[in-house]
Amino acid sequence: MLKYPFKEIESKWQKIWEETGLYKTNENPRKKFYMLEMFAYTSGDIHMGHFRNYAIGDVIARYKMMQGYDILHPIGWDAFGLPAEEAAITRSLDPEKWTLGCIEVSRNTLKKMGISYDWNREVITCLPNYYKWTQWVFLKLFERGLAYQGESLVNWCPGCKTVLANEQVEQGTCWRCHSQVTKKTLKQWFFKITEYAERLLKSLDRLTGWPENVKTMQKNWIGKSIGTEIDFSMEKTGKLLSVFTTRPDTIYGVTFIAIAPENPLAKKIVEGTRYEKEVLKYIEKSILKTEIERVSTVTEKDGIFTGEYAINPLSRERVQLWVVDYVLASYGTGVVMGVPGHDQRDFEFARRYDIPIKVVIQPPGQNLDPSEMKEAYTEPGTMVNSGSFDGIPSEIGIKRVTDYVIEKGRGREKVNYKLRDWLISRQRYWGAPIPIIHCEKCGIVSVPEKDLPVLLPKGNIDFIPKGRSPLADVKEFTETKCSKCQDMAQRDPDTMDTFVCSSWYFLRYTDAHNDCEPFSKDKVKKWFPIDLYIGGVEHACGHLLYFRFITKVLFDAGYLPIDEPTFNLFNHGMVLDKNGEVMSKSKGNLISPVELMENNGVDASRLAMFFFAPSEREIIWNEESTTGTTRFINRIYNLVQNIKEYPLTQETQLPKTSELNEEQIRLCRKLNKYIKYIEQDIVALQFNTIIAKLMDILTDLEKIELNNSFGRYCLVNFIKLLALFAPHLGEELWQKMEFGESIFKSSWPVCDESVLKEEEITYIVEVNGKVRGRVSVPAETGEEEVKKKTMENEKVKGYLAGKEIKKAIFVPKKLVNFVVG
RNA sequence: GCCGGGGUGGCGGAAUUGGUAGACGCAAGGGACUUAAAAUCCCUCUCCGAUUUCUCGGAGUGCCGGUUCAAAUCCGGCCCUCGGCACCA
Repeated sequence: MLKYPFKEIESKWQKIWEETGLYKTNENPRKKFYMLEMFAYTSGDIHMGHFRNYAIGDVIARYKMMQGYDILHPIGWDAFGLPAEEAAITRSLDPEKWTLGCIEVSRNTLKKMGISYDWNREVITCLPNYYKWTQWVFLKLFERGLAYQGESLVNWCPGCKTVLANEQVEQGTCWRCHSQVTKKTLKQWFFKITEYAERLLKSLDRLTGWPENVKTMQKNWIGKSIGTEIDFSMEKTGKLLSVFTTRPDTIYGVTFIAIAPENPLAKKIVEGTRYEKEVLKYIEKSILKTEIERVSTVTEKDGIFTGEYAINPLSRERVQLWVVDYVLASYGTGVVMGVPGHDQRDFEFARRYDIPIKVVIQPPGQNLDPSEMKEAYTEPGTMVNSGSFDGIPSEIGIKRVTDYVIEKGRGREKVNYKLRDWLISRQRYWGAPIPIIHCEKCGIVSVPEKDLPVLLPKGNIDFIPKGRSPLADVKEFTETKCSKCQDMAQRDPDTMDTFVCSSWYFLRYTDAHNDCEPFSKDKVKKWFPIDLYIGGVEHACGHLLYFRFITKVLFDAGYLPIDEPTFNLFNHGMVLDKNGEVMSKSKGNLISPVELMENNGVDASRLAMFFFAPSEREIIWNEESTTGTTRFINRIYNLVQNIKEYPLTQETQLPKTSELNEEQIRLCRKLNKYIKYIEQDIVALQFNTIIAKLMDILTDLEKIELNNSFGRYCLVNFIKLLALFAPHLGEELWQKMEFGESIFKSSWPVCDESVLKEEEITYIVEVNGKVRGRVSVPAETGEEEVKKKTMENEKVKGYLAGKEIKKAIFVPKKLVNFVVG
């Protein structure tokens, strides 16, 4: 038995593919398919997750190729950003040097994988010819009023010494270094993604090829809630104080008003009063708390009385005004009406501080007594103690109360979103500079497009994070002329969040070398949208939201033909180590794809990955995974060694059934059935069952004579099916059979339905639902005849003997079930 | 707490969507070949109980119950597990 010499064969084909330009994109596609996998972030080498991701994408690209599509299948590098910069700092290296080094290493690994990329379109986000256009994207948002600099309370990571977007805070910690995130009031650049909240939410329905869980996650993240804003008035000043509520029906139950500590109003209210000192102390204390501390005290509702009162616009009641920890400043108005009878948080708070509890919604058939309540009643009921609204079902009351406050000019309908504007500025060096100039006379001035890129200064720069933008200290960078008045002015010292870079890269692939614009409308039109996008689920509420947002903005600006980047998304599962843990450098449990490929070959490694589990499932990798697939490949290789020359004209034609013997017909039928099922499995990205079927076919091929027209027919189809998953081997065998062109230029096998028709059908015979035998009959046999025949079966007879057949279920072409008593 | 995925042999996983549970592979055991080893090939491989052989009977897809001629698959309740969000008023 020969051993498949994967090293020579794989490198041979990779060379030939490159030389012949097999994967070069057709500039004028007739039938296009844009296959995209999420590009890799540059850190060391690619890992097993990338290996899986890119191998899956490669199968689909090759499949579409063989179906006659023109493919755009590019790859590039997400190269700016904190992780790369941190890695460079640790190694005392220049971030650019480090990043480009990583790319070099990773690119080599990808090339070893032999993926069907068009390498001519590679993009690297940290190079000026790319980030020039990231800055252009910024300008487009700026022009449209969607980029603004605003002072607000933002997330601050003390570890990274920079601000973070909301999407980069995971359970109160930094997504990258997991330091506890604190709040700071800073002037920062934001993208107004909230302006697109409704559209981002609404068009989720159009993303029919997206996994439900991702859509749900985005929906929850956007967090739309429809409610009412009601204006209370402050007792002393008479000034209005707006609260947002989804339960206006409980307005008569308000017994206090709560203001978030961060809300500037909180300080104003107590100004000059005897409460001022204590309240300021409380505010300070609350703001200093990290998110984690605040959440951990979730049961202990905390607050302080301001000494001020508010007047309920409906009941005219006078209620206390408190500054309260559990109210979020950034949601709604940052002021909340406290209804302890019907909101659990307010209930706990009221109990703690002896604030009255009022029942204004009665559950059906009950009579709640506030003094005996153990928890708030939050379900619908009937309105009571609510003036003229008494007796109205609370669900109807919501609308009635809202109408009433609108009529009186004391409120309005209001939609709130949890989604916040995207904070895109970073106080770090390794990013695309924000193309903005601050001029004393003209204020904030954008850099004209013709002056792009604003180059990131290189050389001897102290970029160690200190909490303020390193670029602010680089005079050659900051000192510039105002593009409006030509006076001396300062460049904005912040750089952009790396997620800005990755929110438009898929467009650049369509026209990667364009020096005059980010992409030509014409070329985008040819390829957009992405036909299938594959990546990890961890980006559900980050990148996958951002790239939809930027796409919508560029669509509105007239640059794109469609306002969604892709209608088909696939999330592959993670690859974990043998203990079920995420692989990482710090844990030292990384498995190197390079090593894997060097030891087993690319094809056996790919097959092992595919065979392990369906693509969406997470897998716990073990080293023995390649054993079975290596054996499989060796068997195939040996099988084909005995192939002799054979007239090539008839190789793929289905032989006439009349010329085949029974065994051959059976195999032919199986092959065609599998062709059909494999097609379905490819579309579902369920490759494990395909590999199993290929193994099954191989066992049959090993038993038959291959040097005749039937053998050749089976073999050719088998190799075509195989080639998607083991492309090097597929190509090698194809050549061995002396076909001239690449196998990937040949056509994908199609199931011949006429072969599938069986002449004989084996019926399962059950008695009382238990399998008792099987009986073969000619396919056309009718129900009665089948029943009769199965009844006569020796084994079945035994079970039927002496019993009355009450019922006989007949399922055509499948089974007969006798129900006996 | 809310939302979503999942629980099938020693292991990874199949099951044509309600119709033969355990395909395919790994590991393990036995045999063949070999001076030997590796490689390869053949057989066994859910559990329990019969049986001299080809075998036969019963149970079985997290647990309990239901629908059905028939349930891994559908319905109700529970347990476990993995993700996501989490004071959003």
